[in-house]
Amino acid sequence: MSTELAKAYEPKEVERRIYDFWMQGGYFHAEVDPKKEPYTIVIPPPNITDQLHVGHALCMSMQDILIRWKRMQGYAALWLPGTDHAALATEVKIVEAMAKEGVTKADLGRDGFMERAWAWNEKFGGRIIEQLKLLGSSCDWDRRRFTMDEGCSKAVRHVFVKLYEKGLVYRGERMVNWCPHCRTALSDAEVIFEERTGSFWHLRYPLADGSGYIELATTRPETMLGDTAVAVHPEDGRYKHLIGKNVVLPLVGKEIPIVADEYVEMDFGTGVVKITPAHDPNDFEVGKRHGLPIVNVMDEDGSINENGGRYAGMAGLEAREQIVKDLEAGGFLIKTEPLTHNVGTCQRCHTVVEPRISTQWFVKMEPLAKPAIDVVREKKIKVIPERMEKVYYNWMENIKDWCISRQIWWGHRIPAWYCEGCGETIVSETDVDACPKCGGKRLRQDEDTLDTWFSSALWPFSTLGWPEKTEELSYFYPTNTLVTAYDIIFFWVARMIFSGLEQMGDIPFDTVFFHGLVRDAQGRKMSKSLGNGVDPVQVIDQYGADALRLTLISGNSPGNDMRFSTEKVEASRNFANKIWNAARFIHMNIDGKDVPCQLPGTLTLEDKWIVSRFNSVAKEVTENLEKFEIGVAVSKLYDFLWDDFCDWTIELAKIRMNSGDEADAQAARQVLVWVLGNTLKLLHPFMPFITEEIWQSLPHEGEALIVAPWPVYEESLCFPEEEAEMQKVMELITGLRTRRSEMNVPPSKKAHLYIETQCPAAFETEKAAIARLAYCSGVETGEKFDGMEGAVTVVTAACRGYLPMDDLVDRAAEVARLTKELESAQKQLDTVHAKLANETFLSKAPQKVIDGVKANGDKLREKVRMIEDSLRAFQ
RNA sequence: GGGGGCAUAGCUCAGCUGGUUAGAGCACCUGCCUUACAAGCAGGGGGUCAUAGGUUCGAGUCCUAUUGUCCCCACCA
Repeated sequence: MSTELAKAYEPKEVERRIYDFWMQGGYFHAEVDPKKEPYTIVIPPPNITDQLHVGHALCMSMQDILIRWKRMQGYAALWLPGTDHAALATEVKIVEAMAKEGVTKADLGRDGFMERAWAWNEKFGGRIIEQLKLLGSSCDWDRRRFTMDEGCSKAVRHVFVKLYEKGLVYRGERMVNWCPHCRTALSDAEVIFEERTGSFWHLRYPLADGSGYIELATTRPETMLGDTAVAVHPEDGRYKHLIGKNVVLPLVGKEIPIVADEYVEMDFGTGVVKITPAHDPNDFEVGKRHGLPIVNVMDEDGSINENGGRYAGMAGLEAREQIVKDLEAGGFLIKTEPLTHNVGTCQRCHTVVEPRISTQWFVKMEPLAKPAIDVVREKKIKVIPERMEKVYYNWMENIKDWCISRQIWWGHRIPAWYCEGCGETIVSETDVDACPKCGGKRLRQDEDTLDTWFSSALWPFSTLGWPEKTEELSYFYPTNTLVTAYDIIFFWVARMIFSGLEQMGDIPFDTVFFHGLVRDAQGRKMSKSLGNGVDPVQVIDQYGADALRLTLISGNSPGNDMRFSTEKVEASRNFANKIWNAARFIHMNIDGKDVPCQLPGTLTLEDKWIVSRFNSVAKEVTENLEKFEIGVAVSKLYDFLWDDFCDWTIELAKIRMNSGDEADAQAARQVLVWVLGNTLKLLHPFMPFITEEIWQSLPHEGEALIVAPWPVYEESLCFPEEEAEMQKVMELITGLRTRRSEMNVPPSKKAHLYIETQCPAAFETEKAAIARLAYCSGVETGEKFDGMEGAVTVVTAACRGYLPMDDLVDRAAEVARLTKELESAQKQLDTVHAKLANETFLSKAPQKVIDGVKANGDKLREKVRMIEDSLRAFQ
């Protein structure tokens, strides 16, 4: 970089070059190193179907910030990347793609389909990884993993077998959520409830003894074919006498009983519920309690099966229509009314889920949940923000067994075999070719695959080589920080916790850091149907990765959603440009000169001020990062760089660099180089590209910013008195500028400045700065100046400044202004007095606060005195 | 039905364990091409911190209630 370069920062070329530089330097790679402390983050593996969206961009930026920061602090910082096979999500996509070619799964067969799926992974699995690189992600790509690679698959089988042997994985016939479109079972977490408007059909079932009818209502009339009872509340006076009697099931003609069950709500509908144990989880429970038969009337695609008599073979909706028509014809339909209610839908295809009884594999959750709750309760795992703990407890404490088998092909095939000879079930880590019980060779492997989250749950250790005892595993596990959005707390976070505890005997990470969702500028969720999604790749292309990252983290606080707008990106881009130009300015002044990146031997007042400010910022930013206050951290750097460094330090340095005093000019250059160089270190995790680029171009020590040591707070760089002194000068300059601006005096119109003060040192030292920054032709300090009546007056807590510009002064306006200022200062002084007169305040408030109030009082008193003085002069 | 978030300037949001005069970006107004940056510089206006109580020497911050709004979980046959 040199002064010849463009006035505006152009990220594109820089980013490509810098990323290559990092890759070639091998800086992202973390090795087991006993001399270092490990710091580990495992990536939430993106699905192989994913393309980068802003949610990823936020999540990855956060992780990259933490990893880069820790790396600079000297940790063996490992950010372990990879991708997720995303079983059902991917299979749905592949099937969709096949449908366009007119090919079905059945056409290909299992092996043919798998071939296609692996090809898909080959083709698209790497796409998102390339996009992560555009963001600047400093992942250890040498360690990239995939949930279906050999190692992860081995871990999956190992866990399955272990849990089976412990009785924590079992197979059984249960009521599960069934997606008729995907034709597979789903876990509870994969069912999304959506509000839909449907109909509420009121029916009448005739009593078997011919004494009348009982009325009930249903939203799913087609399930009546599988009714095996009608239920009423035991205390319901309307129906008490009917309990135990039978009704005749319309269209089917068989008799079913009227049972009493407290599950029925008397106030809802007619207070009568038809009981279909095979197709409703509540009815299933009622059926169990009353020993009712279970009649399954539906096939796996939702159509009516052979138990449905003449309706057999009809598709769900078609059957519904026909049955309603027939009920009406038979006089069994009383009325139909609209009803909006929540229905469960498939997370992947949004088809209405049918509760269905089938044989599936489950993980027994209760014994696993208990220790997983404890580690959070005991703060062995810290949750940020803390409130998310409640969400976690609530789920874990009410957890049901986890249905893990899926009737799809893309995924880890369940390692269970059934002997066709003796019926034995064999669960084994290695493939089985003979029945250990009967020796039979006719074995059939379970057709099903595992829920995709079964393998993700093992991610923090399977990626480190488990179940092998690798040195990576013992060094990097437990990992440190898990960064993810709060919407996958159940799917993933909870399952990693109990899996880590069960398999490793230890927590998978010590901290979970939840970030919020990225919404559009109106606060809506980004979605394909709304078309309001933002393509981060395009944003990077247009504004740069640093600008995108800064946008996503500024003003962002843990767990809170944020809005994304191009205005924000522009503001971030402007900041990048600001840094770029600050660097350009410094180059203008140091190129061709020998400027070391150390501080000069003696520091001026203004040097000490900026160095001391930097020192506190380094401390604060570090503390903020430790508390995961990333948004706060970056805003401090933003303010420091823009306000303190650019608006003051650079402006002040201009004076010295043009003063002709070469020693002073050189000192000023060194301070600029030192402060900017070190600030770039602090800013690097947030905006890695531009900081590396500039740092490389400036005098520096070390080969790369990415591995430069993180600045630490140093007592020797702390100058509180000079900070306060400089503050006085700055306050005067600002005051003068304000006065001039209010009076519309152009900078070209200069005046001599007289500063009345009891503490002239700082003003004396900074005379030149005051003159230049406040547009004065000359500056004098003294205890008292005569003949200033009618001069433009600026009063600060430390001094009074006079600009004799008689011709410009509107005396009446000046009196009004001073009066207003006096009122305000007096009001503030009154509150201070009131406080100091308050006995309880003096006795109860900490000394520090009291001292602060007193000091403020002194300042205000002086200010009031000076304003009064000036007012007198005017009158 | 259960739980939680949010409510601060016109807009989008910060504000850590309660402590001197509540901040930023954008927008707006005024004046500036001051030899890094007009994607900029120097100023300015604008907030009874949702409402009502309470705790406290002191509340945007803690407690209670209310209103509005968003979300999560459970799920209505």
